[in-house]
Amino acid sequence: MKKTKIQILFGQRVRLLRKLHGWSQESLAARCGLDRTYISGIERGIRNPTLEIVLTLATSFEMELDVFFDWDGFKER
Amino acid sequence: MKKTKIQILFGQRVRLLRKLHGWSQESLAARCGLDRTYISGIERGIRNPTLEIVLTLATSFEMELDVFFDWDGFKER
DNA sequence: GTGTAGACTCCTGTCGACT
DNA sequence: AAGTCGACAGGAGTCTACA
Repeated sequence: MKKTKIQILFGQRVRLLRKLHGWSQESLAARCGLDRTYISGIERGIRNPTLEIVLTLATSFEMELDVFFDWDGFKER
Repeated sequence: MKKTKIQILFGQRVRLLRKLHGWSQESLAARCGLDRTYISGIERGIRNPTLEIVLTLATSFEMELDVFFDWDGFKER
């Protein structure tokens, strides 16, 4: 599987936020209505989620998309 | 084709930014390395682009993702 | 310059199972 | 709890063509 930079960063962002909430991948998946193995793939950077999925995840963290993407990792060159 | 709210808003955002730059769909597609008909579908809200595509488009407008999503349309309930 | 349709490849997203 | 695999349906993204 191909890991692009944005996928890796996105995965790190999801994992960080998930841990901040103290949730397991399973409970996050349940909240989002997504599959646990898919969350796993996202956090490992091997998945390229669609806009719908990105919104679903951000919403589950109760964040607007601009806040979700306002993170240092996304701004490195 | 299914139009979700986020797809419609995303399409409006792309169209707005494209016109602000004075570009045609064709020239935007060329800048992004995407297909013109695909840009058309995105602007009409019938496409659900992946994270990679979202980044590609934001980058073509020389915007970070958080700035791209910092738009009133995305914050309506 | 844009909208739309059809056809195509490849990947997204789901699910079960084992580690 | 999390990683990984295999299999699958449906959809993402490309391309040609016409209005």
